[in-house]
Amino acid sequence: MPRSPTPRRRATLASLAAELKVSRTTISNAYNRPDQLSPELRRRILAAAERMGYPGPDPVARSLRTRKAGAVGLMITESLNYWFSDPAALDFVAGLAESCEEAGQGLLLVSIGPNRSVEEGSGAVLAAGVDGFVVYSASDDDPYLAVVRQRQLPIVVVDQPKDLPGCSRVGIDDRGAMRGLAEYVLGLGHREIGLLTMRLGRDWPHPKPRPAVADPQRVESPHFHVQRERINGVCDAMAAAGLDPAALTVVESYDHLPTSGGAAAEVALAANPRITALMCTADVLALSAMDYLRAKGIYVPGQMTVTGFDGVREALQRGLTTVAQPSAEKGRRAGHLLHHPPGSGLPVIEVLDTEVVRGRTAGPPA
Amino acid sequence: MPRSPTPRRRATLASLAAELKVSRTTISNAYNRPDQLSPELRRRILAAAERMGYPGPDPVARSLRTRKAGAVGLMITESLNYWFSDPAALDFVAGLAESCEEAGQGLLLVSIGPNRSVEEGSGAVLAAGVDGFVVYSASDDDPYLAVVRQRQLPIVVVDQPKDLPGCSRVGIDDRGAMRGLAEYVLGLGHREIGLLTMRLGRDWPHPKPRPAVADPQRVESPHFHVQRERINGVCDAMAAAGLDPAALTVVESYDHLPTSGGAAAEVALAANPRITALMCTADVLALSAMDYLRAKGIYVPGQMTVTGFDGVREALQRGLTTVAQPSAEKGRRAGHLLHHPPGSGLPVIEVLDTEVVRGRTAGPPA
DNA sequence: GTGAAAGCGCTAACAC
DNA sequence: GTGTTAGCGCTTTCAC
Repeated sequence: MPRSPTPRRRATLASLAAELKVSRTTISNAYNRPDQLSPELRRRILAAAERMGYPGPDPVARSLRTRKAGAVGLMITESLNYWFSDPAALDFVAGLAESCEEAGQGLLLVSIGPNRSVEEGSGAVLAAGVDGFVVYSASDDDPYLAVVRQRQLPIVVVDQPKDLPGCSRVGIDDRGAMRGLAEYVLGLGHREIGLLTMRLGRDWPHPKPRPAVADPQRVESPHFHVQRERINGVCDAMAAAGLDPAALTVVESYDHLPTSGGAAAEVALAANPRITALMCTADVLALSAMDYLRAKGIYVPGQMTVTGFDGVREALQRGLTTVAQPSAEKGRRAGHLLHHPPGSGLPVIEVLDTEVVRGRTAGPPA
Repeated sequence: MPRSPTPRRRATLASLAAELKVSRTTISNAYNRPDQLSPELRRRILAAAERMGYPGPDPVARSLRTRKAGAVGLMITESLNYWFSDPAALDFVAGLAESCEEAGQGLLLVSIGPNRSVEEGSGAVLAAGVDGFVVYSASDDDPYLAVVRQRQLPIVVVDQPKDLPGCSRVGIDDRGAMRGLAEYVLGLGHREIGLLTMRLGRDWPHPKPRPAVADPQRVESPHFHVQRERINGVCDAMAAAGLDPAALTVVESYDHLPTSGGAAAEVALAANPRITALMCTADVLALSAMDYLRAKGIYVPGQMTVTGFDGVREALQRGLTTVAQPSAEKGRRAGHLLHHPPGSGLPVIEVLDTEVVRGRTAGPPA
């Protein structure tokens, strides 16, 4: 079999046109507007393309001309480990990917781990050939936020930051949802509660990367308002029940490993041995805490109540008492907002529903 | 605070140059080669850019000029559900993403579910602004294979198809790995084995989308050779043990749901009640089969041996006897091959190591 | 149904 | 250090 002729210089639309002695428009039409030329001519063109090894119109050149990249970017400013170990984040990506697929668009993962310099990271954001960006759960002071905004492309924020001028957002009522769950836990009779949360800020005010008790001031630090809102939800419920929210033991986890929740639980229980309920701001933390408690021989819910947040599959399977939020739907909505921007041109805030799931991990205090 | 002036027409490098009465090269240099101009001038340029709302060099135009897109594409021709519910696939993506991040490149997910027409799908592949493609575990007759190849970009294949001319590949010795596991199972004394596998071809030769026994001819169908190789690995072990490989009950699962393995197990046990060991070509199938057996009151490994393949986290946690393969490393290698192509220009085949993990789910037959 | 001309926004040679 | 000149490969009026 003869090898197809591989010209030095790659074939372009223009070279094809020259070869066939037709105009470039005609070639372009053969690919983009089949109805604009005779089927016969089109066939001839496509055959010649094949013969000359012309791969079809260059997507980049087309993008430049049409001002459409055909893809949306997803900024990932946390470490990839974080992302790929949080089922809720993955569900979100799945939903977003689904929406992109439906719209025939690509999804460009722009990931900039903490090991990259801000310069490198900015380069990646600036280099992304996309028509818009999704920002997922970024801290208010994320240095890359300014960079995406600089691009002057449509942005859809998911969860946080809460107020990015001109940007649509999809999220949930974190505070209300957590309050609902806390009311349930308080209703069971718990008074000493440990609250296990993800990192509250990009910085880490302790010498070691281990979980640590967060003082009220740290809790009020504005950087990851989703975590703060969930904490506030618990405080709301406590205040409503006549309890002092200051009694809450908040433990913040530095990283996001499968064992982080357990480590945080240990710190919480050491800080306040009278705790009878561990409320976590993420299912992954709660599941890990449960593993830790089991290893310690502490029975759940008999000796310790544990709750989560997210409603990921594993949590529901294991009967975790938690708040279920529609992570995949968030992704779909975010994609939709980018692919079909609201006619008004005005930013939209979509708040999705959540549901308290009464599982088998919460009971009356021992 | 005054709003920044938002000109009708978006600022471009040229308009900035005109405004500042310098050449476009100088502006370009201010962004790309800071050492090529005086810091003072650069500062002035950047300030003017800020003032005029110039977002920096357009990535698409730059790509056209430099012939570099700064991203690699990942073709996803299975349904997204499939991808996001298989931890092994996710580990792979995580590894690939890691490698992209390291190289400062983007990762473009080009997903074309089974619900898209081939035309739509081809459009997506043809429209991807990337410097190369990763093809992950595609069937030999995947219609999009021809489309990616048409792009004439570097391609790295992961797992399958096995022979894509001119393309590097990273994979494992599926047959040998599975043979090793089967030898262990046979060594325990099992003689009647059920083999649960993913779909063997893109087509589905049965009326209903339920698991079904695959006849030898179907097993030999060439489309997903990874599955076939793993099956052959078991056959090898059986033949070496003096058993007739034809006695193997192969059940093929149509879809990839959390319950698929259980459904397949049911079909296998119905087809051959004497089965004492269920070997699965993926951990997700095995875990689901275990759930099914538990629900049926069949004790593992006392009454039934179950094995998997992949070595995903949940499987290891649950003590599944399986073959561990380095999924994330596959992703990293694939990315590396794309970002740092071998000097020779010749395609490379990388075969990574696997390991039989003797867990707690295999024992002597009852 | 087909073609000519204009230009998307940028960077790379090369000259000054 | 800075400017001039040429495109990268394509699509899009608009005229024929």
